[in-house]
Amino acid sequence: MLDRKLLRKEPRRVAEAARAKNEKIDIEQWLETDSARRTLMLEIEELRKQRNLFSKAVSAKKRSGENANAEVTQSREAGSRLSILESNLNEMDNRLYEMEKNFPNIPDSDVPLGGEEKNIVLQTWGEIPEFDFQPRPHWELMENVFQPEAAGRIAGSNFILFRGWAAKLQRTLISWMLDYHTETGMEEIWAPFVAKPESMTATAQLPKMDDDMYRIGRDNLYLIPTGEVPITNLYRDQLLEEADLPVRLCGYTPCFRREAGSYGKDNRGLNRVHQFEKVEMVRLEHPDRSDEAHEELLNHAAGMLKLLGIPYRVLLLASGDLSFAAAKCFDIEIWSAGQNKWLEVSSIANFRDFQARRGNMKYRPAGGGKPLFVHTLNGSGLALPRLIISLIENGQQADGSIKLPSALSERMGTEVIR
RNA sequence: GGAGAGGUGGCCGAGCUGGUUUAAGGCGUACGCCUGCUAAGCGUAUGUAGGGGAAACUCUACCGAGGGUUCGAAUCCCUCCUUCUCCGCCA
Repeated sequence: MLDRKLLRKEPRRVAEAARAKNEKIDIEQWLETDSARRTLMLEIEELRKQRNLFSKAVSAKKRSGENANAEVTQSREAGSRLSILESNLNEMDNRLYEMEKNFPNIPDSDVPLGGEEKNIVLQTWGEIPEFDFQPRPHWELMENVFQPEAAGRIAGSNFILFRGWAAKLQRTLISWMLDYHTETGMEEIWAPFVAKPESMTATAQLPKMDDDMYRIGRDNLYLIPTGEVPITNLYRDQLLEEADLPVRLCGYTPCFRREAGSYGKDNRGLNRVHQFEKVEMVRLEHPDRSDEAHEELLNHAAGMLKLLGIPYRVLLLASGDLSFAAAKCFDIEIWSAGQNKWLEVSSIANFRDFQARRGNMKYRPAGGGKPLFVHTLNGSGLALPRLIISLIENGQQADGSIKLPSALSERMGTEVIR
């Protein structure tokens, strides 16, 4: 949610920001409604004031045993007029809220304008592996342990099923990543894998992503599309002390995505599936320090790839590639040797106070004073399927065996998977 | 799923036989006083949102959410959400 004061003061900036994100918004209609609402508000407050005065007079007269019929009549008249005006106000409030829910966050000034092609490669790390044989894609290397047909029989197409070493590798990676995070002081969270509409609205999956989520209609719940939802919502409607900041959290969750309309697009193997596992990092930060925190989360996530020896690059996303709620976002992409391309494995975003406004997440400044909105950030650390793709394809050897990085070999109980 | 009891300001907690409650009191917090420092003590201030004003200030709303009764609702009625206790079912 954007600040109403900002909407009034700089409507053009808001409109341009929406255009930069390819969102259509009608700021003119909002401005008209808002100004009509304020006019109405003045009238209502004046009327309420009068009614309260009459009402008090009734009270005083009755106490002293006088007749209060005149005041009762006047108060009743004000009241009946009020109920009409109040229902108008109510309707205007709803209209404004519905509009505001659909206004995207404003990109930071250092975010390049334009679509995907304007993304900037900020850094690249590691050597793209060379092979003296033709490297194979992961679905060939995992033939015995990755069974999409079985998953299809159980749940439908584009779900996945691992068995044997693939299942163990996934579990090992989740555990290894959580340890990596908690060693730096993040608190590990285990949260629900479903969330209510209010929670989805707070982190801004709703209203825009409604079609991309699985909904449990009978209970009015959604399966979470990312751990960001339950972990960030841990602090919805909460008031923190400044000394509590930053709040540094991490947690494992599965992520459910309908991927409506993306069939046949890069969805072979593990590239794009309806349920995948992910470890997420979430941070609530003082507004003055969210930029540093953003860099820190990026470097922290990238640190895992260094330990695993996976070549990666970091993109600064252009405005058109930014999500609805993000002000600025880094994507980390890792190399897939069997498909010869980069795969997005982490999105690390700063939402500034956008989610905090929707979810009413505040902190009280150290010297006292009015509560202020926190800044929220999050980033994958990391998404499992693509990480597994990269480990397997990059570590493959001529005989089809897979060499594991030393960071994992002890936990997996072997240096080479055969 | 059944029965019962709750949901009040950052927290705890009174009010709930409708009108001096503009929500008591406590804790916490801030500032001041006092003590050689600390603790304790004393005093003052301190909810959120929106509107008006240059400003001290002032007005309106908000007691889980929404509706209703009434001149007037934290207080009465209805619906829903949610927490707890007991019972049932179940991993």
